[in-house]
Amino acid sequence: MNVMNVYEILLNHFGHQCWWPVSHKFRPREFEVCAGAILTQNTNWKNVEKALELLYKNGMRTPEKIAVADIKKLEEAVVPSGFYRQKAQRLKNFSMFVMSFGGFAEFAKDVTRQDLLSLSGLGPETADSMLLYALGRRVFVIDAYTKRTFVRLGFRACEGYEEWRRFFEAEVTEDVDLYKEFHALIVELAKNFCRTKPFCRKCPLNKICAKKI
DNA sequence: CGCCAGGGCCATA
DNA sequence: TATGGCCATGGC
Repeated sequence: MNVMNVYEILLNHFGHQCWWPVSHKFRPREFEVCAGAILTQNTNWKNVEKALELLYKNGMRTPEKIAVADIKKLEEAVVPSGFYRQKAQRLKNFSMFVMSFGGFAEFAKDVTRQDLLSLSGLGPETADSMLLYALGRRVFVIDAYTKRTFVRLGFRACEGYEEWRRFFEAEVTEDVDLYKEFHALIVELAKNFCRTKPFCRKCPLNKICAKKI
């Protein structure tokens, strides 16, 4: 059993996910991915969709607009996604950073992982989600589901985020599209079957599961 | 009703 | 450097 076997099982069971989901109401489209990555921190995606819709309705649909938006208006729009004061500030800081490159296209071309991690409110998972799904960089996104799933399957637990990421990037040698698909499939697995409980019988990974945790 | 979500920061020890 | 508290709303 290796990492790619797990991928095959998930793909066969759930099919292609074609992440990241976007409403196409923001410009550029990739900016919506970045905004969603911030808004979904420890938050259900349904709530994120409400916040995105409010941002759009209130004229904040580009990094240009959000960078100069009134913080109170921003907070109001982002309320449904929770942690609304933090997230309004993070969204604004991020947008200002994007504009410091001259625009989103220049940002996308030149920004580094270290740049993103240096921003307040962008941790490794949020940064890597942006890098992979908005900027098309080949980085493996690690989240709580990823760790939990693979520890359950009997893989040895890594020390921290960076070690997990290097592990997966060494095991998965395929291209960026497969990286996108893999993380999406892990989230889909968690949504359907196994958030905090052990794998149930209907879970596609139950047969190969080594640990009942 | 209680649990928890596609985290991250900061204060303590 | 490692935990723990905190941020906050809405779905289920």
